[in-house]
Amino acid sequence: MNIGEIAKRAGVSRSTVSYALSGKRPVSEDTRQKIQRVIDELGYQPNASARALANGRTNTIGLVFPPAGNHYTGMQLDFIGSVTEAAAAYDYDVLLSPSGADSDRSFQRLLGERRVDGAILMEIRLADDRLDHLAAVDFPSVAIGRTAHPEGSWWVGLDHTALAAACVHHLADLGHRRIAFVNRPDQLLRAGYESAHRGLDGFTKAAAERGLTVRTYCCGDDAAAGLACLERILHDDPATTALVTLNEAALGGLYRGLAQAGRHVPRDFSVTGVVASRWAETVTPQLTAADVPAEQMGRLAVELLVERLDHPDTPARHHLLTPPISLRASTAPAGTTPTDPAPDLGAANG
Amino acid sequence: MNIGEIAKRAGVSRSTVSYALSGKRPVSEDTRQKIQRVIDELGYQPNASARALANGRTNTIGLVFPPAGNHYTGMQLDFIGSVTEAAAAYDYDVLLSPSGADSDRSFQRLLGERRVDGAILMEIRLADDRLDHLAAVDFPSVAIGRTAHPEGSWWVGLDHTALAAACVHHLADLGHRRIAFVNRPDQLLRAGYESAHRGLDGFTKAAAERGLTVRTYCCGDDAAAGLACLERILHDDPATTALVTLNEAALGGLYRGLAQAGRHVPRDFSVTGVVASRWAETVTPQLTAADVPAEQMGRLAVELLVERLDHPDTPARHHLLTPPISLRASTAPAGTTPTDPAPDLGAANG
DNA sequence: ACCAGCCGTCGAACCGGTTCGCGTGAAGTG
DNA sequence: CACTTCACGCGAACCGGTTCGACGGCTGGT
Repeated sequence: MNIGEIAKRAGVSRSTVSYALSGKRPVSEDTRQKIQRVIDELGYQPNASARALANGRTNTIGLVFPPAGNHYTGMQLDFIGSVTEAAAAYDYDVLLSPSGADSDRSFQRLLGERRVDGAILMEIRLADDRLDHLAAVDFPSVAIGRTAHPEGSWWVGLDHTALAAACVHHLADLGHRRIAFVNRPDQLLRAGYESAHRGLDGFTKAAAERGLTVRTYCCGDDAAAGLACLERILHDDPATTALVTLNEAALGGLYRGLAQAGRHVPRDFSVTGVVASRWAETVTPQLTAADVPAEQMGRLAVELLVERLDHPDTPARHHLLTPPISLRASTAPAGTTPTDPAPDLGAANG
Repeated sequence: MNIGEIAKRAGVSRSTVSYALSGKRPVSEDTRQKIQRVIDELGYQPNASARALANGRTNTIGLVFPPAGNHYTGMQLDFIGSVTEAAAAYDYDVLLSPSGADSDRSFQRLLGERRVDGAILMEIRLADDRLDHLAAVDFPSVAIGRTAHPEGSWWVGLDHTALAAACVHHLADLGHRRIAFVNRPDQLLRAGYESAHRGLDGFTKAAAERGLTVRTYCCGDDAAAGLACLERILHDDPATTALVTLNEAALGGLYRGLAQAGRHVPRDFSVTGVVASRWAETVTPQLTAADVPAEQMGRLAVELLVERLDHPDTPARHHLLTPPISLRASTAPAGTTPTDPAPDLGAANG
């Protein structure tokens, strides 16, 4: 069932079949129909590898994410979904870059073996050697996130600095004076993850601006770590009345810790941060937060990449998003007096 | 930077370079080193499309999931992650099947254009025309889930019937007599999704066996739907004291509904079901549930597929998993008297 | 010294498409 | 009627690998 077989049965040459399908040269209506009939009858579809070899394009884009740990956060996975859907709309398939221990190897595979026409990268670091490499070899790619010096490159990102600052201002406006920051895990911060760094920066600067007393924490990406982190926060400064978090996976644990400590949200303690709305709406009370528009970001990344592939000489473009804070139910004005931790059974049902 | 260039610079023929790389014929140590030096120097990597064309294998597997709705559940996404990692271990890349409205088209693309060597399918229905088609053309594939008649095919699945029954028995043993079942959305049940059907079956039969009074509900895949569903449950039968759910995305909403109704979990109301542990541990109190071993299932699916690809004549194999119920904190013996809904602020902080 | 046998290498064909240049027959024109 | 023009279709080359058959040179046995 290859093009030669079609040609034979239609009584024409292989090239004529090719032209009939691509329309790159005129073919008479007669032969076109004859060919089409044979194709329909045999259910012929051209072989993707052969086509890719011949015209140098695979019609596939790579989606690259490093092993951020053993498990995926909700945000990463939302990106995967939205990128796949958006790519399908442009007739591109999506190849996932294996996230094994040696991510470099799989990365090299995508590029070196020319499995993909372009790439979308997630989990960007401030200094990202993958992006440096891509820029050096002029490989079409779009980053979800931005490096320390994103000038002249293609990306779609969230303004974590502004978002974290907005959270601080929101809490400060409500009268909170002692607040904590719950960041992503320590190793990600050390590795230079941009969201962790920019978020921390925005938090710290805004807090200084408002004269707040703050502590910052790194926290593992799961509920147990969130619980432990919250215990540390209250241990270090029991007068803390609010927190800002970038860590959606820890959110459930943070809430549980507050419940166990007898702090009612939002009466005794306010919680906010930067979190995908799906998660923000899952916890009770629902989280007041800047919603990460993962779907939109994935779609924009694909649009940028497709544009770059179609018009190789277009100057670099980007999208910096600053979604507003969605007011839900997890923040409230700071109480005038610190609440006593009351071991009330009802409140412990957090 | 193709094999001809390498051959020229190394002063040998293209075939010699190929044999030096593949080892399929002996090559003298001298020329091997000479070739290797050139390759290292130029950073040569063979073109994947050309290789795929020549030897008929793409070293890629397809991961196929239909548009179950506009958003992905946590479980689907866990599968994607684990399949990708497991595939990488076997040197396979993973191509995501676009989940656009016309999933058939993208499905045909993967197969007809021979983009992948095999496929892993998710979101299986009891009568699944995709699997029928794959079986008809003898295309190597493994299903995550099983049809009504899985004999002679390759799959890894969860025994939803047994799991739902185990949940019922667990609740019955605790003395609950009136319980509700919260299923996946209505349209998925109608479409014949196997987890929804088998789970419902297992629940219904076990409940009949134990002489329980039950009601069953379908519920949308998000927190708002979970909240609404719980309100209906308590409206339909206020004496309900427990529920079983397959719907992890609705879990947060169910909890919120219970809190708003003043039902303390687990004192007044027990909750259990079949849910990935990541989610079970996120809610407070943590959910007593049969943990969906998504990572293990993804890995097993890849192992089966690789075996099928390597040994085309192996008879069909499968794995039916029945993870035990993890006892956490969301179930308790039924109270001797129905609890009065008490509009206590503390309890409302669910 | 001669031939068998083996090792290492080469050239050519092939995988299944795309594309370029050319030939051929029919139509159009003076 | 001879000549250009054009539409259509064909054959061959190419994309970058893999693989098969053959061949030259070296070794070893007699």
